[in-house]
Amino acid sequence: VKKSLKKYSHAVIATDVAIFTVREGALQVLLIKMKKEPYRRSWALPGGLIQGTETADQAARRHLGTKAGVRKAYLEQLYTFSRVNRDPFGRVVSVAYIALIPSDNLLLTTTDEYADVRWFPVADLPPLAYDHREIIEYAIRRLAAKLEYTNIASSLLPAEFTLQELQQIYETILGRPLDKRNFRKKLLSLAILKGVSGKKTTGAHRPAQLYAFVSRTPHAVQILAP
Amino acid sequence: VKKSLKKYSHAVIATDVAIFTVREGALQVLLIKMKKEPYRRSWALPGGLIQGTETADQAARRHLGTKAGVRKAYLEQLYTFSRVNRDPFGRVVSVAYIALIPSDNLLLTTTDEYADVRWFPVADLPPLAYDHREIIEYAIRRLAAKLEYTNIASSLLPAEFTLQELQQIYETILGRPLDKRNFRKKLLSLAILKGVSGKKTTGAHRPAQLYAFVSRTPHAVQILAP
DNA sequence: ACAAAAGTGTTAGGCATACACCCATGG
DNA sequence: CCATGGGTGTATGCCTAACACTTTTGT
Repeated sequence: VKKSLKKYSHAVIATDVAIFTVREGALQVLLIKMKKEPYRRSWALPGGLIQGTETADQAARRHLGTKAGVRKAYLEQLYTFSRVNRDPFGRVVSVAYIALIPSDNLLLTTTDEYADVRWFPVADLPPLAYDHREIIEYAIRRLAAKLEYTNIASSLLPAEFTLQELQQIYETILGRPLDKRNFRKKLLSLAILKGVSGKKTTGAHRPAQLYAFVSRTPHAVQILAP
Repeated sequence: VKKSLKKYSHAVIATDVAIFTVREGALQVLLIKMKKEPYRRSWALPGGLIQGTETADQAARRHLGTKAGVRKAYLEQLYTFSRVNRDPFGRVVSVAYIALIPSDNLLLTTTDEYADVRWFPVADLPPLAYDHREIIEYAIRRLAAKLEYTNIASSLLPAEFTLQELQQIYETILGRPLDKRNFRKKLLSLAILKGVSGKKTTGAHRPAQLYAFVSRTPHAVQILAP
């Protein structure tokens, strides 16, 4: 039965993953340095081919681990990019993904396979291979939109965090300042956070109460006004 | 150069299109009847393979014409489905699309290639081939969500329409009644509609004013409250 | 004591919601 | 003249947005 498909033109299916975190007050994306021409000078999203025995999701998760050293992450399919000449090596259709990790997971990023793995602020990207700039720009738009109506920010924070840190996630990705009092009022009224015992002291000032998400399972919540 | 990809496992890439319209007070989807086993008794979304020289978008639009006889339609990529055994004939990854057409375009649906092409209310679907039920359910969720924050309803209506017809699109897809006065107030306040000369008479009662969308280009507008 | 971030409440205005009657037409 | 859907306005409550001072800590 499988034979019947052989006669059709086959393309190669790959997956590319835009891995984001927020650190140093900026939204950053993880890139790996290309070794081969014609992209020797370029950086690229981690990714690779989808094998015959795995789904696109599984392939994305596999490349997340082997190419970027990231084990646990929020992962969501973004869009499928299929421009005919997007890859100079041949016809490659790419199923792109967004991954989010908390900034305290950052240590795991170097692997044997790729010496050059680095975070770049999305406002200051190097030359990118393929259509990866387009993918990143699309991913940022999706991320900003989802921030407003889901609890997706939980995937960018450690288990316990301060309200200030949560607010900074929003301000960084949305690119606008938010009123502290209104932000706290709104977030606390949604009952998606719970206070946990303990405070975080960061300098010569009052320590901040720690909070946690009641559920870190992604789901829709109207967090900011339209 | 192209040779270098030959060694990798190749999958076949297809596209499936969920074509929707609203008629007879119901959201309906266009299905075609399968001829081959093991899906002889089943209906399926129109679709087919993506060729080496076309993007997924182009393939979707091509199949829209050849398989379903639909020429002009709103078209949007939905999601890529990649379960390993979703197609019994072999590894086929499908890039699924949503298409929307106005209910006055309905005549074009029969083609030579497929005798059996029919609209089905989404509440009453026949047995479906592959994972097409899953695709349709996902498409409906996306459609309902986009109705609330875009002008996508314009793609389901003829150029000129009454406010009642517009409201029915919303009520049908969202599955809940809307207050007539509030709906009109809101839609007219958004300045996305313009009144056009002429009225539509449909029975023994006052004729309804005709309206048109100022722009039928899809874009975001907050139409209903969160 | 001072610098620096944490934490807290009120007010005004806009928007969504709820709700009932008159209008124009065909039969 | 009656049945049918088209068309309209107001009042209430909620939520958003704007805004400034006190508290707690380290140095």
